[in-house]
Amino acid sequence: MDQRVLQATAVLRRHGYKLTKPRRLLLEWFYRRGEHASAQEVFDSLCRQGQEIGLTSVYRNLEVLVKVGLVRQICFHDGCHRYEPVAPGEHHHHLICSDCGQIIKFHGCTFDRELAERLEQETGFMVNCHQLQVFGTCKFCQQESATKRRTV
Amino acid sequence: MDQRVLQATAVLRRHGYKLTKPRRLLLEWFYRRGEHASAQEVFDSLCRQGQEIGLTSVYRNLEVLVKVGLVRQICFHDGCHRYEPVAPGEHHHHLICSDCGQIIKFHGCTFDRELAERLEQETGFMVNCHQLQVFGTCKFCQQESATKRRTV
DNA sequence: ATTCTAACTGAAAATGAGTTTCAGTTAGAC
DNA sequence: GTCTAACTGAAACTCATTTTCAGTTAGAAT
Repeated sequence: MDQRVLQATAVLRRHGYKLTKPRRLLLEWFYRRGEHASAQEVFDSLCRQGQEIGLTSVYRNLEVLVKVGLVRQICFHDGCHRYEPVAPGEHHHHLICSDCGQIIKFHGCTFDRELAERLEQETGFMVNCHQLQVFGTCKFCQQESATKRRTV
Repeated sequence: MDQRVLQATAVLRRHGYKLTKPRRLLLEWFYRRGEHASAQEVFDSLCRQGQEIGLTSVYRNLEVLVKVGLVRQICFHDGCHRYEPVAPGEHHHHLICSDCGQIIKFHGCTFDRELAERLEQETGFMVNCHQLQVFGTCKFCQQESATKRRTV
């Protein structure tokens, strides 16, 4: 079994979860290809691979994987939640085109320990993680709307 | 009419939208009390006030208000979108308790023009806005889980 | 290795946020 | 005032996600 899957399995065990077939399939899927995919997309992809898994189990176990911190749930306001594997030491966020929904990953986040600590002191919260979404218009959609303005 | 509602009306007009009763009700509602409320919550609140408005119109016009930039749509992973008025010159984000869903507003965002410009250069996007969600555990839920650990 | 059982599974039904349809209404341009 | 494109609300619909339930399985206990 893939090293990452093995490590993830240990995390699951530590949280009292068994390693079942659907869980293994999800982990393998995410570590092989996973970038902000919806539950339905993961399910479809697995089915196309000929794997046997129920959609219910996909939803159920995505929830488990999020709970133990192996997967992150993100929202791009496009009608469904999306999921991606959490890679320790790796940290990125997303740039989303408000017009066409295109998503680009980017590195270089400005959220820092200083802000986290300030928040913890001011609110008593224990800060765990954060998500940053940057919205804008992609190159193509900018041209698109410029063209439209010219012809209308 | 409230100054802010008046200004908002001008924004709607500029975008080619009429000022209808549902739109006015939504604007008034948001400027009087609006903090990250769901469509259903806004609807219920307006109904309780004895206002006549359809849930469909709430959804439809929230979309319009988001489109013209008067309202922001946010996602706290709690099953529905939430909305809050955009106050020009004001800028905040949210700290969310992953356990109980409590939401705290905070100021002092570290996303800066520099990062935005870097993204624009690297991707060709035109950056418009951003959202930051910080997740953690609130004071109460920390105690809660500490207690549970002790008694179990 | 076998037994045991809580945790888990998938199919089907249910839920609920959000959207679409459609016949009637209205803001506001003329 | 007239006109009409934009708008409205109720009802029907869509579709992501959750719940239910009867059967299955991982893995701890023996």
